[in-house]
Amino acid sequence: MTENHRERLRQLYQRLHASYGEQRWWPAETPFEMIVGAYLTQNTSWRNVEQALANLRAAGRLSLAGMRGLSVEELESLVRPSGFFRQKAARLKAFATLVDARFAGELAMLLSLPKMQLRETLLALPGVGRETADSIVLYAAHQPIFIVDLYTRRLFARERVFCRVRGFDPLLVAYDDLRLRVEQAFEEATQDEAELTRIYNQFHALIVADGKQRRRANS
DNA sequence: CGCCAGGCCGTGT
DNA sequence: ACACGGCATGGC
Repeated sequence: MTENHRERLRQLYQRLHASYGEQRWWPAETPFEMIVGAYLTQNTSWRNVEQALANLRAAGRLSLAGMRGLSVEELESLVRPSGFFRQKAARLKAFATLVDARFAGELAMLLSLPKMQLRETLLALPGVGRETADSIVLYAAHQPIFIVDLYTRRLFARERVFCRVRGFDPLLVAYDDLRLRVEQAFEEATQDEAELTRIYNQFHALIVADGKQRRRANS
C-alpha cells in the first residue's frame, strides 16, 4: 500500500526526469535573489517576475545591502511588473528588516538555522506562507523539504498519486498533509539528507517544468 | 476582450 | 477548520 505509493511517485519522478532532464534550480545567482524571486512569483507568472528582478539588478538593488537604503516607494516602482507590488514591496522590506534585526544583517546566519526553526521563522514573516517558506528552505538553505504548489496538486491528481488513500485528494488536502506524505515516501528509500535535498530540488523543478509545458500546449 | 500566473492574508461562517 | 474576496501586472 505505502509500497505502491512510493513506486508510483518514483515512476512519476523518473518519467519527468526522462522528459525534461536536469533542471538546475532555482534560477538565481544568489540566495538573496532566490528569496526575492520566491516572494515575487506568488500567484504571478515567472515572466513578470523576471522583469521585476531585472529592474532591481539594473538599479543595483538585488542584494540585502541594496535593499536597505531603498524607500518603500522606490522599491514599489522597481517590483511593479510582478504585480501586487505594494504588498510585495512592504514584505520584502520586512524580510530585510528581520535579517538586520535578528541575524546581524547576515543572510547566511538566518539560513543556517535548523530546518524547522528556519521554516517557523520564515512563516512568521508577513507574506511568507508554506510554499514560499519551503522554497527558501530547499533552494536557499539547501535543506530537504518537499514543496507543494498548484502544479504539484494538479499533477498528482492527474496521475492519481495517493489515489488509494481514503479521503486524500491532492487538490484538496491540507498543504502539510501532502508534503509529509511525499517526504515519507522518499525517506523510506533513503535517509541521506543531501540525497533527499537533490531529489526534492529536482522533483519540484520538474513538476514546474511540466506544468509550464502543459500550459503552453493548452493555449 | 477575458483569463490566469510557481500565494498569502484578513474576514466571515 | 474551511470559503471567499482582495491584491495588480503583463502575456496569450
